[in-house]
Amino acid sequence: MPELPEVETVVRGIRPDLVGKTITSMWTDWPNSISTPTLEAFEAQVVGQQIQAVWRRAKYIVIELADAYLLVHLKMTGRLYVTPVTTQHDADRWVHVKFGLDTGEELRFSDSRKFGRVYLTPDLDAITGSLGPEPLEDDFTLDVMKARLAGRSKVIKALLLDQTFVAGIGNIYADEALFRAKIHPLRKSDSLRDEEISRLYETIRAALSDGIEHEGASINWYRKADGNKGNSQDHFYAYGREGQPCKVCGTAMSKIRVAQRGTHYCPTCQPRE
DNA sequence: CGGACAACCTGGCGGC
DNA sequence: TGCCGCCAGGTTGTCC
Repeated sequence: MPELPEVETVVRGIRPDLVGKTITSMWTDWPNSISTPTLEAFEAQVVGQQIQAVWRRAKYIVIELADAYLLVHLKMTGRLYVTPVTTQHDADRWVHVKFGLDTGEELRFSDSRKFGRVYLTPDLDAITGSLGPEPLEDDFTLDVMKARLAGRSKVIKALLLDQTFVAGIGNIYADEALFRAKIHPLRKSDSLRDEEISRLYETIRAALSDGIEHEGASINWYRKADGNKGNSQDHFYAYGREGQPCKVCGTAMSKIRVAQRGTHYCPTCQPRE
């Protein structure tokens, strides 16, 4: 579920709970959650390392250690939070990886669908090297986006979901950005007029920024197992609104399948052309 | 290069 | 209530 705004929200939540603390142990009941290196090597290398910083690259949570990077990708159902060791484990039956901290707390990775992964590497690029630019960074300019569009001819929604094109957009915010830009999700990227590209550039950033401002959709994953709700979903224009009136023109919102993903749009505001 | 699809997994929900 | 099929916010690899 987590896209850029949700991951950013998690990072902001756990950062003060982690920086300066030292990892003292590691546990898992589902070794497939460990992407790289092997479980044995992971444990041997991670124990004893102090956490220097916590940040985000695309949808990856980056926990910077003294000697390596501990990365977590939440994929569809992952959660990551810090809690006292004494917190009952059965309160969250989907915890599959735990890192003990020197404060008597644990960093817990919970993931009901088991798609999420943790990584440990001295070389960040080995994991994140192929990702496209960060859409909210200053160096992602309109010119950069135009340059990356050059020579591409792909259904625009599929392109937005392509993490090597721009990193961090997922199914929700792709729909939101396209709605705000009044662009039909099936438009081919090379059919977009200059002003449409400019609009899309702005709405990508606006949709993601608004998502962060509302602390992500559905849940603040970092808040323990019970998880309070974020309220980003209350502000969606497109996602999950099929059959409901468009917030701009009142037309019933449509839902179709694009790039094998549920896709929501307004047939009036976002004409196919 | 682009598009379709399977795979990785489990839980929730609507329908009957 | 019980069972079944379908859906799900992500990514990667394969095949055409």
